[in-house]
Amino acid sequence: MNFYKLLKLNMKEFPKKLDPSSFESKWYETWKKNKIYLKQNKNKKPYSILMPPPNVTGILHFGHVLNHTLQDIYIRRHRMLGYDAQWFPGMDHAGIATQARVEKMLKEEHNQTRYDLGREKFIEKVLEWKEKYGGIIFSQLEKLGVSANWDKLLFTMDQKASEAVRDVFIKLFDEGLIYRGKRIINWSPVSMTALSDEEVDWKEVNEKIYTLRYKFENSEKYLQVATVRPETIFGDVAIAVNPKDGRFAEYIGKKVIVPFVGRAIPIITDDYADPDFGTGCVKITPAHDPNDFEVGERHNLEKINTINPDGTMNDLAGILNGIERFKARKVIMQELEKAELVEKVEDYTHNVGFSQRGGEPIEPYLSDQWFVKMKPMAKIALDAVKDDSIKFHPPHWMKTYTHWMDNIRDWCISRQLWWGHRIPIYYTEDGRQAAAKNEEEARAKLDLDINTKLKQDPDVLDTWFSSWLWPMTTMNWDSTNQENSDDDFARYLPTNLLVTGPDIIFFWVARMIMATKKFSNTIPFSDVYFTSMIRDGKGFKLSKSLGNSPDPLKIIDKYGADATRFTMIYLAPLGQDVRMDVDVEAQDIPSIDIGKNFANKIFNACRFLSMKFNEAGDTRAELSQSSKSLADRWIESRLNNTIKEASKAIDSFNVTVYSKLLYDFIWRDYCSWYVEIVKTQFSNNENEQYRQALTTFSIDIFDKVLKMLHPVMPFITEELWHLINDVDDNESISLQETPKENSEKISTNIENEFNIVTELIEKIRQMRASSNLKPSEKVEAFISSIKDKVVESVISNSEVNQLVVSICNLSSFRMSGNIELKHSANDVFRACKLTLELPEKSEEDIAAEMERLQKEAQRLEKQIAGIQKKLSNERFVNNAPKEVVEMEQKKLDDMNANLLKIKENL
RNA sequence: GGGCAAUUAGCUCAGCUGGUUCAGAGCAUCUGCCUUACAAGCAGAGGGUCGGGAGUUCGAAUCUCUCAUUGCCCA
Repeated sequence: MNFYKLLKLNMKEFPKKLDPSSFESKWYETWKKNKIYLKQNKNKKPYSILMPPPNVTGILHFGHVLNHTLQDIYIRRHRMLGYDAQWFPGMDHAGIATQARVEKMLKEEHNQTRYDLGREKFIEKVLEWKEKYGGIIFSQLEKLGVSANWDKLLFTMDQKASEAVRDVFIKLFDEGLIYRGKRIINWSPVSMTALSDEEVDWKEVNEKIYTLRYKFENSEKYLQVATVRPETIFGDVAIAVNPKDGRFAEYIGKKVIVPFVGRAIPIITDDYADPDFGTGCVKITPAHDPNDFEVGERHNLEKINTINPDGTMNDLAGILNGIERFKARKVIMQELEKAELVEKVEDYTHNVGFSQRGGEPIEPYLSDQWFVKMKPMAKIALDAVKDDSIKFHPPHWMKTYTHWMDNIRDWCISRQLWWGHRIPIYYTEDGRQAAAKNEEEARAKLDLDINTKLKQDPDVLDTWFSSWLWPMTTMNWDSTNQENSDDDFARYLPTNLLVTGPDIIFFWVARMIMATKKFSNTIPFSDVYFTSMIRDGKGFKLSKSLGNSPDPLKIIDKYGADATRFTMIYLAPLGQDVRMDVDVEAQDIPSIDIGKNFANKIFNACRFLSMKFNEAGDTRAELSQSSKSLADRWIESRLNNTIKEASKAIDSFNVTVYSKLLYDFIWRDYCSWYVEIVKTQFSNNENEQYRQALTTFSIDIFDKVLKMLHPVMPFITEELWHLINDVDDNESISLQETPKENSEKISTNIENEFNIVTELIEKIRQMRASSNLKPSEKVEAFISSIKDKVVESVISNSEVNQLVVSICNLSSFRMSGNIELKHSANDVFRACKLTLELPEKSEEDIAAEMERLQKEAQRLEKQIAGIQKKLSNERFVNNAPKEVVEMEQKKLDDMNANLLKIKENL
């Protein structure tokens, strides 16, 4: 038993309304000042979480709020469970996004391009930008209350991280797992860089499909060939038909003339040609379509690239030279029409890729790029999930993961950007190459003398190439010699939990597993929690462009961080999307009221306790076992049950259930029932010592539930914990131990007994309400014909009697015989007579009551018929377990008895 | 085209391995209350053939199949 010092505030000082702004930032500052989340304790068991590094350009959105709240909950919970809980934050250099941001600024402020500055100067600019504007998200995360260890913050471009990236590249290159190849990749003509498959969004687009006439050599006869991209005909090298397609058998090997272009190309057979698609003939343009590229590879065809990196047509495109790709389509169609080479034009819906970042249509583009061979990596990564060393929550994501791994394609890692980790490949003038830390090492590797000129590859690496090493680099991994790594490496890796959105399962989660397994021979984390997607009331994803994503900071200002955190968690079921009504006009999310009202409820409960404590005086006593009422023992049982269930929920990653259990306990059990009962217990017993003991006991329950709630609502729990404990500001609830359930206090008997009381009270309240009694009007209540011994003993308890009288505002409550039944009750009281001594009743009241009874009788008759049917079914009686049959029989008896009573009254 | 999920009250969702939490919670609605913390509150009420159909079973919101609708991912 914990003895509480006098609450520091007396009621005059205790604020009437909860004002989160009065303490949220104060407490965060205090936590920071005392460095309570930075301290490591090597005597404790480690628990670690890796923060998905936000982009340097990032600003807080609701996805972050949910994600970081979840991480904070697990970190805080484990800290309170006695672990050395460390949360490693980071920041991502976000190649394309950042470069685009700085280029835009250059354009606007100085009307310059990056080429005007040159590579080195440009990178300086980016770094300047980063210092000035980068990472504002971290101060925003502080508003949310995240207890990360900011001392550990690492930037993906920091030296340590950059060295790891470079060394890993070299290792993979030397192993033959990185190669350079001329491939069709996703090209952004706007950013002028390659993109990985994962950086492309496919959307359905309504376009046209054009059927063109490819005439046979020296003939007016022609083949009809359908295409959606007529502008690429200058790159045509063949027409493919399906080998099984009899219609074209006679033409195979013959040549047709590319319309307008005039070049002769062969007709070939390939399974890729779908007899049912279009005309059955497909033009093969290996430089402009990934499928055509494969056909070209199989048949050893030429690859004619007719498009420039900026999306205009090049000099191989004849008259289209210099024209932008979509304009070129119109131009060539006009020419083809003129030459009567168009058979027909039809509407056509198909999928087109768009850059995830900029939204521009991507171009399948033939170019030299660097790739990582993924098949060997995938195998390692698949095993880690299949053998259960890494668990996904919810587990069904494993299916998506394995599906991707089974169908994995090589990863295009080069980007034609300046901002990022430069590819550590050095070329000699005669075209030899080596991957090396620097020129010196490259020369050594290539066996060259120091005067040989070398050129470093101009490209940088995909941003995710640094992200996949994140579990290692944040732990100060020494990429050349793992033995030399920082202590953190051995202590905190594998981390315990990763919380992330399922949208980056391939980008990041899968690749981290690959890299960590491959280079450190361990897993990066043991559990992965995939968060929900946040949508508005109509089901749209919250996004800036839709205007349906209010600024979380405004929401936090309005409702408080605790309220925001709680609501998000309360509404976000594991593995499903969260829908929250968004008031776009007001940029508001009204449902955050759930958390706000809850915070207010907790606050007021504390206010009540403080008041009673002051009333009782400041000496203290323990509530002895013998002086505990049924309600006291009930709340203890409920508390411990809640602790037990909630712990189970959170340990199995069911945070929503955790929050709901605490919400229900506090609101319903503690506030609605127990606090009301404490009031009567308090006023019915004037013994000072008893009063002190009772308040102490009530506060103790409250203190424990505050600790349970702290991970979800860190600020208000800290504030109230300090109010009831009178501890120094340097101490924190987050460093206290979380309560463990005391199973001795859990008693189903006591809970059942107490349920009889609550049910009785509810019945009386219903009767009062339906009798239109004024709340202030005192009446007598009687109960009789109690068959159940337990019910009888509970009700005859004098404490319970007092309670019922006071809570239901009765003049007296008596057990009595020969009282007419006026109202019926369903459950434990179904066979009891319960009646209120009412003043006079109006005709209307009686009529309304009769109607009610009639309805109730009908309902019962229906249920009885159902049970009778069940019981008369021999197969049920024979097959179902005995208890079930008995239960049904008892139910039937009770219902019949009840029906009888009602009928007597009608 | 392939994969993954979802469909329960007007809205947002609980409901684990089929039978005592079985049809629930919160919001919204209606009625009555400024009752010794809380009107951001309290008490009460109405509201659903658990997406359609079939099957398994003594028994299905729960398991299987199928159809429909919606969303996500991949090609």
